[in-house]
Amino acid sequence: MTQDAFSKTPITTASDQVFVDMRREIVEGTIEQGSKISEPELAKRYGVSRATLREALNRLESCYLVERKANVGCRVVALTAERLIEVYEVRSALEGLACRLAADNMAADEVQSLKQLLNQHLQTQRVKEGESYYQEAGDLDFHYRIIKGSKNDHLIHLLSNGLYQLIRMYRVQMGMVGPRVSKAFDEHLAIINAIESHDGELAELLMKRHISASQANVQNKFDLLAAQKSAVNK
Amino acid sequence: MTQDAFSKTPITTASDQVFVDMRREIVEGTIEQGSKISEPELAKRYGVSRATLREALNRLESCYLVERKANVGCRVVALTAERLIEVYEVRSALEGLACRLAADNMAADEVQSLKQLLNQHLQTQRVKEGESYYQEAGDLDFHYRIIKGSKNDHLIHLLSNGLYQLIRMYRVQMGMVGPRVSKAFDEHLAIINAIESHDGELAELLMKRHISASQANVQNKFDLLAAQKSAVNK
DNA sequence: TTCTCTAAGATTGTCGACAATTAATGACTA
DNA sequence: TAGTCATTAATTGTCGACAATCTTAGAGAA
Repeated sequence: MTQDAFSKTPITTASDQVFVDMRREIVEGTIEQGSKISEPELAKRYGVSRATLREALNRLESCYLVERKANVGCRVVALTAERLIEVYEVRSALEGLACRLAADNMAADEVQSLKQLLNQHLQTQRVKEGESYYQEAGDLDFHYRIIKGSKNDHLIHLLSNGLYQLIRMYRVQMGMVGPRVSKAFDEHLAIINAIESHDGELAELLMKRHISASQANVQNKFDLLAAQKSAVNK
Repeated sequence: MTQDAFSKTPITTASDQVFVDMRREIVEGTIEQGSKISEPELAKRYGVSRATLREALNRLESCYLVERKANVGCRVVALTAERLIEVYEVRSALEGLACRLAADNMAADEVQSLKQLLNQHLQTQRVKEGESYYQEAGDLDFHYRIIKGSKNDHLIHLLSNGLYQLIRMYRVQMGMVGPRVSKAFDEHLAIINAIESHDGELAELLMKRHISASQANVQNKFDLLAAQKSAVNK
């Protein structure tokens, strides 16, 4: 049976499948951000009944990808600079915590495996310098492993099933590429070193800084877009 | 129209009502922690169809009060010492953040109003020394106001709609009373003073400590219960 | 023209019934 | 007696239809 690549839970029911499919389409922008969702239309498109679709919508709502109003309907969440700040403030606090916990709770072999993953990223990075691979799968995988290393199930769920899709959405649709790639690598290295020496306080600090830098990066993109827009409007 | 006392959103649909009712029953223990939920039975009890009930269950799941397994069903979350630690770790990080933000973003009149509330609590406390009022409505109200003062909507939603009911559940069902009442008051006072002087760093630290103390309190209760149990089993 | 109100249309909320899956019962075998 | 398998019962997942609500279009009045 297939399983969800993020929550690692098996996909059994039809609404599971619709949920995963819609999530991908929303994160990748196939279903446009801010757009209204028509239940009858989407139900037809996915070949399921409205009840099944609504089940999926409920779950999308609980990971912040759609917003509902009673008797009005669903909207895909809109990406705004304000919301980006809010989400990253929360992310920083939670992943900072995860990192501190990981410094205590991550098993030695998990740490080794993560270091290996980093080396692998380095290779890949050299080959496709500046491309988005690292920022996508690679970077996320790094963060995922640390989150998992916290061994705090509630935290893991909150981040993996809750916040991460929204963060991914910002990064995918804002098109994160460029010179931050190599800098991010160094930051990852410093973090894993702090974890390896069980220095939770340092690991937390470094992770928070890493995330701040990442935020500034997305923020820049927003500013650029805003500048473009105001130039066009002249 | 009535409205939800916690999320402040209006209760319009039938599933809204069922959600709020069930939430209260679960938090207060009327619906027993860890127990299995029968959809047909509860639907009959609340006088709604299964579809409506399932809508409510979905929402209860997203605030961590029930857990679902595909083709198996729902269970009310079980209160365990391990989970308590996990939840409080997350809570500490998030409310610490809220407190730091509140030091920057809370309006002067909001601060004044909160100080007034504290005074009011002091009066009440004197009257019903040792009773659970303070720990319930009062303490929660204090925390709510600070969370709201963070002005971070995502954080506010995450705490008010997400984590807080679960925390309430632990506190209500573990029966929080006793000598911590007056100590908690002093801690609250110190926190609001830090916020008033816009010292975010201090406010965050104090809040985290305050929450740690609160956790230790619930933890004690767990240990006591465990000791009782093992004594009975002899 | 602009605003208000009304009526039609479309969308969401809710229901009861059926299909698919899981859990419980009991017969059968070792 | 204990364990395994098949059958039955109960529960969850899914569907299509109806009811309640909101939105839109258009007529009429100021």
